[in-house]
Amino acid sequence: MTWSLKKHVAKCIPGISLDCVVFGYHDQQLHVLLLEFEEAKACCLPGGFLPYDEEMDYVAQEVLHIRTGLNQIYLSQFHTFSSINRSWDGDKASRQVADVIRRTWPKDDVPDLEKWFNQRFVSTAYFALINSKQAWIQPDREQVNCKWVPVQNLPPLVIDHQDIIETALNHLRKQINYLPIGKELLDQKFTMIQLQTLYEAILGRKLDRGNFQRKMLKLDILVRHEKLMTGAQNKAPYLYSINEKVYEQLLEEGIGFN
Amino acid sequence: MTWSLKKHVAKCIPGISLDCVVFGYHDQQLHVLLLEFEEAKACCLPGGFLPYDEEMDYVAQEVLHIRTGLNQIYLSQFHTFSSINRSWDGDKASRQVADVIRRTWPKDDVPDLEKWFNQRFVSTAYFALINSKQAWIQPDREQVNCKWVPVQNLPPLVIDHQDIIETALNHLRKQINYLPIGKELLDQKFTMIQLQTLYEAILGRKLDRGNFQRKMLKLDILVRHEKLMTGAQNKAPYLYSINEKVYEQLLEEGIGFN
DNA sequence: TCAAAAGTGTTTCCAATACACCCATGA
DNA sequence: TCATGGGTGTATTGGAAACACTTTTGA
Repeated sequence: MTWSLKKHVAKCIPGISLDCVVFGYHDQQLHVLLLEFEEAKACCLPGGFLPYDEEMDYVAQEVLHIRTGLNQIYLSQFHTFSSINRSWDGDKASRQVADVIRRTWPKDDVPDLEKWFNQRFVSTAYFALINSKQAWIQPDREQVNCKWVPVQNLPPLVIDHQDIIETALNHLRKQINYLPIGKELLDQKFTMIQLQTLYEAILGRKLDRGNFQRKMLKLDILVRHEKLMTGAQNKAPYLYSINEKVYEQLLEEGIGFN
Repeated sequence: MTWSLKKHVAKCIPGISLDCVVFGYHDQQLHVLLLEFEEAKACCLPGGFLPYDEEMDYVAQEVLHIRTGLNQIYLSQFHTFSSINRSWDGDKASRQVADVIRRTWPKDDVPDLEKWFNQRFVSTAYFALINSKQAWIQPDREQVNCKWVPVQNLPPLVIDHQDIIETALNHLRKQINYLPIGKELLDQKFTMIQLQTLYEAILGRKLDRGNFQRKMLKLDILVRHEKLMTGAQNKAPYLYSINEKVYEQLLEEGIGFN
């Protein structure tokens, strides 16, 4: 049995959707996961509609699972977008993308779906942190591509998705002290410089190396392991991992960076 | 022409609502604005549904205007509540309140409205700070009462409104450094002790008098005015007001209390 | 032996805290 | 003149920031 967009939509509450801003970190840059459509010029955030009988948080986890193969992702809502013109019918680029979405799902009756896509959507935006190395990005189906894009270099986006990403970034920066930055975005073992570079990428400014190191060590959340021999002609850095127990507690109070 | 709930509801998006947690401060306690219904045992937050052609933020402002007579209230959304059982049909107390609401609106056809109330609602919760002295609380209509309730002493509430208020309180405490606490919750002129007591009420703990005073003065956001002769046998405190310009800027960075 | 980067140390400055002291007020 | 509470001063502590010094690594 083929999955049908039309049948799915029939089980969902009209006018309600959710979008996920998935942050990943690699190549010393913060990235966002975007869907790209052949033939269409704009990209969009992975998202979904809300079935009558499902929790929204669960649907968000599902959306991410489909795109990344990951479970139990760090995920929380940060804002609900609801402006009057929030629909796939609002501008040319969005219409084009909606068209591709409808066309590329098999066995669907397009005319009926148009009404659905053209309504006003109130969309709750979620915010995820994942280790992009662990994510297995899926091409999903023909003409649809899922890929990492650096946040400093966003393509044209559908509806208000640019706004959503910017709001998410702001949220990330303001909440940095309360989020499991290192744990979620890095590998299990990492060097101090990797952790520092991550913080720098998020905050958008340089931090002092010595002070960063001392501060992190003093927090008592890092466990030091063996050295990492990089092959470079310099002192080999230690590898660290996170002491989960202490970490959880500390996140409540906030791990200070300003 | 009488306002009709049924006609109003016909113009609104099904399944979407908003609730307002309105904080006011008096008698050295933080209060929330609640609606109380004669005959029913539970209270509820002031809220509303979302008309197809209106912005949600605007509707929230309207809700507050109706209840308090105030305009341009400090207002922002903080969370969207959407669990599967979020309906007026979920428990006995909520059903009872929904019943009173339907009955007390004039010229309405009750049976039709039942479907509306019994659906699952995704509700975006807003968060407001107002000066309760300036608010003119309106009794609205018969059998419905609007009143201030201390946050430490909440009555039984409808659906998940208790949860909403607790989440709002948490938000208030975490965001205290970024919110116009003094400006919105106090009179235009206030003493340092009044400001301190407000912060203490929100944070739920005592602050050092001397340090609080010096810290606030150092921020450069307070303008000192004449002394306030209270009639008590002690030194008269100065009155202060807020330097709006400096204040706005500082709020961006956050006014530090931890 | 040298360059490069990691790890640690030092100094300065300022905010937070605790608490002491003085001052105005009206009984 | 005295109790009360408002305003200011001071000493201590600890973190933040800037930067210097030492150590390790492979060329």
